[in-house]
Amino acid sequence: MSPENTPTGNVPRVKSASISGSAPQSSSGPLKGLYLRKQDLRRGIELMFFAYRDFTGEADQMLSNLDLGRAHHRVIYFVGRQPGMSVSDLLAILKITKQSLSRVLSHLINTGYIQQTQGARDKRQRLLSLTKKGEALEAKLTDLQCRRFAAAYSARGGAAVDGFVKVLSSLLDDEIRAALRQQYPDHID
Amino acid sequence: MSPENTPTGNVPRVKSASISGSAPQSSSGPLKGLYLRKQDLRRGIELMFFAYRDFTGEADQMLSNLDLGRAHHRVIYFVGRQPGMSVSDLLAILKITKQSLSRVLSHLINTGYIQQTQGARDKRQRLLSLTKKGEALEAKLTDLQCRRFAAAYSARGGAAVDGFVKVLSSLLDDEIRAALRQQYPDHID
DNA sequence: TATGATTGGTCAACATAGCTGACATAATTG
DNA sequence: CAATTATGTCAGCTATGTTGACCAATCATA
Repeated sequence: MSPENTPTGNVPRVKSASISGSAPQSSSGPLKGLYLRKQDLRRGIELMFFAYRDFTGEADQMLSNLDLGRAHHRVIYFVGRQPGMSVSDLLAILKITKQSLSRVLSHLINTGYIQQTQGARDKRQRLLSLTKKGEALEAKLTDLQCRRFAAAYSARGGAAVDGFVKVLSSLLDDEIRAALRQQYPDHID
Repeated sequence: MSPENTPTGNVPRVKSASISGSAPQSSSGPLKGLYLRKQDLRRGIELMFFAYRDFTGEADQMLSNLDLGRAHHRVIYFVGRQPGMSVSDLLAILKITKQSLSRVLSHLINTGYIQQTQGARDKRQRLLSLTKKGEALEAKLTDLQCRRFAAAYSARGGAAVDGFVKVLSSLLDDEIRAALRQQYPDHID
């Protein structure tokens, strides 16, 4: 893990920065342009890889003790976030096929983590919610991940959190960013 | 996707913020403590989920056209980053079993993306590097992801990038953070 | 009311990418 | 020489994604 691809002295920039051409702008912000070097972008890529892995690691561990996986976690998380959501809603969030979801969801229903109730307006819908057992698990899992975030946020402060949220938002596909903007009214976007 | 779990007026904080107790500190930074509300932490969780998916999405698409997967991408990326690395090094980074790596690595060698050369000091080692074909693919894939980062970084500016890197670093497990700190001498940690 | 669209589900088969366990070979190291 | 290390391989299992083909209940509307 010692030598880097690009020699230390050489700091090429990426071609299409999508805003200006290749030259960094020179207006506001501290040291603008000094963060578009190839090595800075690669650091971003790697941080995403490692941080995502570590961020999910603890929860994965707890889940595996219950013979559940990350797919079950996602379902539990999003149902817990929005109780009464329909299967369609969940499919739209997860962007997996209903056959994939079915396996996981059936298992969670059979093992008593999630319950379905018929929709009132539309009787075709099966509205999803967590059982007591499901709520307990959701709380434990979300707490694990929230602790990690709380520690990171506390350690770095509000300005850093602001930058974190801004950059992550800009990494999203437009469609997803728009959806999230609605979710969080005081969003930074 | 309309109702949120926690009613809008209610903004409970997480218990262990790992630095102070439950009360937000009041020193530097803008509005300190106003980013540890449960909904802010959940936003972080969700941003990680969606951003990671979108961040890998374009590359996944390109890979699937070549009958390759994300696992192949990781190998190509890290070998490209540090040519001449050993199999052990790669295993340590990826944290998968050698059997898992073997399948992917053999395929990449058989299809001419990666080559192995015997170690000079230690003849047991098979040092890994990209072929011309491998370099071309790595460049295309990394470019895709770098463009996304460059766009996000440019849109948000250096201060945001700084916060982004800081918070992501703090989300890492200690061991990984230490390793990354070595990789990037001007790291923020 | 009859028809077509939507919601949700099922069966079957397949692919990717992780895992464990058991071994094997070659080279290094003490 | 013996133990350890680096790498690879065989066999089988699991989780989670994919297609494609259907089906039933319900809703919306011409």
